[in-house]
Amino acid sequence: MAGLKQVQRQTGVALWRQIADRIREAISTGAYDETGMVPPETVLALQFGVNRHTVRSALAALAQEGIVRAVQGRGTLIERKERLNFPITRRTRFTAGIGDQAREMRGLLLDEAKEEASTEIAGWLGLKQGEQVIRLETLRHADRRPVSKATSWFPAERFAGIGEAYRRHESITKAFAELGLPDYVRATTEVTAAHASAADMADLELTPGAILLIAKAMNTDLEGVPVQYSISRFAADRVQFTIEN
Amino acid sequence: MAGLKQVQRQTGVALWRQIADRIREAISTGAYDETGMVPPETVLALQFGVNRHTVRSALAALAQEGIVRAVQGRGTLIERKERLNFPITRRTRFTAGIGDQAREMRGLLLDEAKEEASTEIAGWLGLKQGEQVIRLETLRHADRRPVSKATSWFPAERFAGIGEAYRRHESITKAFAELGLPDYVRATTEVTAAHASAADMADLELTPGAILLIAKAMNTDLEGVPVQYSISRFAADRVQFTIEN
DNA sequence: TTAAAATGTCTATTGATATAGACAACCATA
DNA sequence: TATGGTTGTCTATATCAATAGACATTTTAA
Repeated sequence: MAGLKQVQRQTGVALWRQIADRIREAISTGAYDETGMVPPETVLALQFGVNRHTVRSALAALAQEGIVRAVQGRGTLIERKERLNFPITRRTRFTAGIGDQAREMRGLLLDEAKEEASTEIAGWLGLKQGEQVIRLETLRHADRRPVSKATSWFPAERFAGIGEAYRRHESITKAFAELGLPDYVRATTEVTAAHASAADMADLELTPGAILLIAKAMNTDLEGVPVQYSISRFAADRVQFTIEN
Repeated sequence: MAGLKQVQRQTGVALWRQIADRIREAISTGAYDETGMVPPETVLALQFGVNRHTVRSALAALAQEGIVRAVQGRGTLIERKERLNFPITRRTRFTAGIGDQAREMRGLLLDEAKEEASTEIAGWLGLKQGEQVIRLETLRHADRRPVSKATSWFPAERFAGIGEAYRRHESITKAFAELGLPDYVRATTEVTAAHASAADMADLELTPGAILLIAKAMNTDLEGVPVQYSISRFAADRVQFTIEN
């Protein structure tokens, strides 16, 4: 494992949090796979150029996330290091995409509302501003760990009852099928990253300062008519996107 | 503009930094386009549920980044709000992709080295571990603002002298052309997000706590032989990726 | 010219963050 | 069973982050 560089003394983000982020990243890239343990606190303190107590705060945060477990006398064991891969293709589907990497997939409907399309949403869905759309707020789990939270909009007229269908099937694909749309394709995806809002942080069980990968996607039916626009927020330390060209 | 939610009181990331992130995001999505100004400090303090001094710290950080400029007696003006779009397709090229959105593009070669391929790099480039590869460390600017920093690996035998070629042309595409590879395609792209390291933070002129969009990409020639593997780090608040399917 | 609205500056206080040192408790193993 | 290496806990101190209040300075507009 290449030596982790010293952290920069800076303001706004606590040192222990920066160090926690570095260690989490090192774990997920397999830097400590040989031993299955994080280096001793004193070694980490030396590497990062900080006091041992600061390292302890970082490790405590990682333990809180369930990533490591400290055992007195032995060391700090790595509990979890996986990162789910989320392929983005023309046939992108959340459940199928993650499904082969996790045993149990769940989709929870947090909120449902019928509302007037904003300029932006109307543009994406090919509607006029003010036309009715259905908005779904969904939270998706893989093996009981929250992976992403999404806000989706659908043309209200065509997909009346999609909230109820999603609640039953826990899948957009199946909800579409029930409403007479057997197949659809991903038209465009925009990817950005940002800090998590308080609400997303709570739902995704993220710790302060966590990063979101944000995918704004538009799906169409096979004729190219928009059927869904969605903004999905993924916990950045739990997933990666893959784009195959 | 929809009311920004109150920030959560939490540890590890300073309140003023969270607020700075929110305001930056609001600016880049055009929330304040009507006035071209950020709301008054007292209003923001009320919206976020914090003291006015805390908001001032946030605005000071944004001013430091050149995003806003405070004028006593008038208010806080928005200076910059653009976000560059970076399309990821089979024909992804940095210079051409960003080129039509910025007037001046520059590519700076920070470092060049010949080294033995690690297991990971060898795997991506279809080489044996330990075979020679050339590593380039490059920094790319759009209109004098640093946009991304990339580490690229090339098979050393086939692309001897690519560092010098890049230094002259400031473009991977042109360097490839000079070395007898007129065309190439993007095979796969993996996208993740993470906090910036100290070195990346300095080169990309980022402020503490900033987020990186990380694209790990493999390019091949038209026969499908790998010619480049690269890890590009983008300042997340300056770019977005677009995937067209 | 005046008043309102906005940013700039100062003092003071409290709690979180970071460093420092010392030692206890526990584990593996020689 | 003794020893070295490791995590756990405690005390102490200095600095940063956040709140609070008061007032100065500047701009805009009535």
